Amino acid sequence: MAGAGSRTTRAVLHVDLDYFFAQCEERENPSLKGRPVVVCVYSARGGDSGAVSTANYVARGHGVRAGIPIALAKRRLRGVDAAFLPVNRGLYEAVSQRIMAILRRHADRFEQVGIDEAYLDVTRRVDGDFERARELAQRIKAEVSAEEGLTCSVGVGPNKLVAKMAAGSRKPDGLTVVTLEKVPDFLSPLPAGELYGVGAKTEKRLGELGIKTVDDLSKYDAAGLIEVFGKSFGLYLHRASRGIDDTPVQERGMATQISRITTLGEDTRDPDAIMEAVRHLSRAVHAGAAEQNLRFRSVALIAVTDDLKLHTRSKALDGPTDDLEVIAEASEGLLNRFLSEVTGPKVRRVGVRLSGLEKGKGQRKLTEFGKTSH
DNA sequence: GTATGCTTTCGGC
DNA sequence: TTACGGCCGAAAGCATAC
Repeated sequence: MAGAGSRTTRAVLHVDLDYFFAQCEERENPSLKGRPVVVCVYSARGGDSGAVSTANYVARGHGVRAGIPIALAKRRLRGVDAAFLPVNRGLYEAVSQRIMAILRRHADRFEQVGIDEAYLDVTRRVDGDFERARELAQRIKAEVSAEEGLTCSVGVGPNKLVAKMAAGSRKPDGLTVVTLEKVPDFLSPLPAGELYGVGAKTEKRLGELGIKTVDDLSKYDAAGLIEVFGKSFGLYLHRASRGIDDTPVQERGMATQISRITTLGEDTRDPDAIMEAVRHLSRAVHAGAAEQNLRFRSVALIAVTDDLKLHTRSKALDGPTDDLEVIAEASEGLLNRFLSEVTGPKVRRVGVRLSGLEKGKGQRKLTEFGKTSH
């Protein structure tokens, strides 16, 4: 075999911690086991105002899902011995960090995605052997269970796309191996909407083209897809439907954006009332950036109106800065601009977002570490 | 015509 | 009967630069 550009099929694992927030709560309080557990984000409006963040599988059996209103979840669990708990992010962060450390030591290359998912490229350590990859996945599940008491679902595949979909195909506590040879069998029968990257909108447009399944999609003319969906997404659909994905497993650097959003005490268009919240959010988001020693090049105002539509207005700054005053000034201007441009609805939620992040003064980039001393 | 950067929206959990 | 969070990353859509 010539050189590092090996022709060996990659072996990639996707690890997904099951119903993560709710499972953390079960671990802290074992008496919750067997009962519906609903982890909620309560807004500042009091009562049951807010939405469900995560529910365990018992609660899901009653139709309770992430994103539904808390009041609706309570209705669906009326007369059932359910637990409604507020989110405890600090707990989940701590559990996540310890589990990610376990996963990392089993990977040639590691990529954490969000708080509860990770990709592991294990090609070298299993020598491209999917049976060994399955054994490794089993060992990882056993370690996470023994050390942290949590279950996870693992997918093994020849790339990230297939590994991710394999993990999703059997939950919770699943282990699904899809070898290169089995990729067509695995993907073809799935509804097109289950392909990673295909949401409700794309599924509908595919349906109008007569494409119902991933198999239909894989047989559709590539040029036709590009015509309908554009070069980038059209090509992605064509390749994904065939289980082709060559994106590498690689460590993610720093965050790309930091935002803070809150629900107002009542829906309003009063600039003073909204500005009070915006000032508070500006300080919060500034603190978030300072904590990671990040500067930013863009400030955005986020507004959710009483029709639950999301709006944003953003401003690119002259250069990177870490100045709170810049955030406060920009967000005030953006709020005024939004209120003059969107004149109908009242504002329900408001937020401030920083993007174009980079390391602050005196910080070397993460990628530069380790390159100087040898 | 393509690359790049900025603004806005979308979707997952 | 209605009900409705707080994040994140990715990508679409557009304007401008080369």
